[in-house]
Amino acid sequence: MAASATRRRDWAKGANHALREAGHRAGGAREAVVELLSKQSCCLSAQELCDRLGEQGSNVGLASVYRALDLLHGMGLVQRVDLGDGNLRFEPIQPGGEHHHHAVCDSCGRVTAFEDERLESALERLAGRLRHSINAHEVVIHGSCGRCSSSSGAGA
Amino acid sequence: MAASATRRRDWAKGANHALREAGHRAGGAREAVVELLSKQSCCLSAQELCDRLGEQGSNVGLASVYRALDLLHGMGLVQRVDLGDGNLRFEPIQPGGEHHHHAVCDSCGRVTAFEDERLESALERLAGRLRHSINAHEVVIHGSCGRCSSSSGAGA
DNA sequence: CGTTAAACGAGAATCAGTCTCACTAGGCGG
DNA sequence: CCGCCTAGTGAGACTGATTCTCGTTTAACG
Repeated sequence: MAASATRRRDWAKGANHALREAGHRAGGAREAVVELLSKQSCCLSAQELCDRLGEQGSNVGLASVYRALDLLHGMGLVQRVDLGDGNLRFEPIQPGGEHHHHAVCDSCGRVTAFEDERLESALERLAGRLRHSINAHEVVIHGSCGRCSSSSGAGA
Repeated sequence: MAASATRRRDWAKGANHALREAGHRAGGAREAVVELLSKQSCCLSAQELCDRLGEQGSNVGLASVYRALDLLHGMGLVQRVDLGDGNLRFEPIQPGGEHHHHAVCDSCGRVTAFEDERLESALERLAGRLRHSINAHEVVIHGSCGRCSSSSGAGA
């Protein structure tokens, strides 16, 4: 998917630009987080980000990862994703508004991303009806993934 | 709403019955949790449940609250709700399948419940398309509530 | 090149949630 | 009705994710 790779690169560029605009300096740790984040197709926990950066040779402290994520989240550049396993995950918010949601398998823990046009449009219409502006929305589905459903029935 | 009060009472009765069926004894703490839970119109954290039980004179340990909630969740009687503030919340699952979702105000923290038919049907159709069974789904909306939007603009 | 403060890494602190353990009490046979 | 057995319970220790603190590093700017 070349298009999506381009989009991700654009996100990193935009994020760095926004940070600069907001008066933040170009710190190595934060840039490393932005860059790594931009390469992900799905959400990642702070710990995972920190570990991967370590593997790449960038010795980034966990605190710096959280700091960067918090800042990016505050600027509306990343979304926090909470899958209910006690770990927050983070993923870039594409400027176009296009995004996906997550299905969690309660048997094996696997996380699958999905998109659904109908869901998005239902949420958009909802915005008009609620006395509540919608900056972000998160949909999490629990159940069992194809693999687990077929092997162990409707796993509990 | 007399109908919803009845439904909640039914939920408590059904939950206690299901517990008995599953071979569990009638313990004071668990019954207190079920009863308190059945009186709530929206989700409550374990700590809140524990505090309220304490106020009512039932000295229930936090561990017992978690134990009860875990058991009820395992039996499909309560839903875990994660609003992204680091506290899990819990609410009864009505047997009819009818339920609501939550809108969180990022300015004041207020949580509003809402229902949306279109959203539910979009999720139902989604179930057929995904290779993933849907046991539960959770939709969380972030933004600013009516009160905050009108006073401080489109809150950050 | 020197100054200044933002950004950083390491580790302490915090806090929700889980686990352990000794004690209590519900259910049941005698 | 009594006593046994075990599920249920409360208190508090433990765990692990996230946040805070602090001394050091370094980007930005003159």
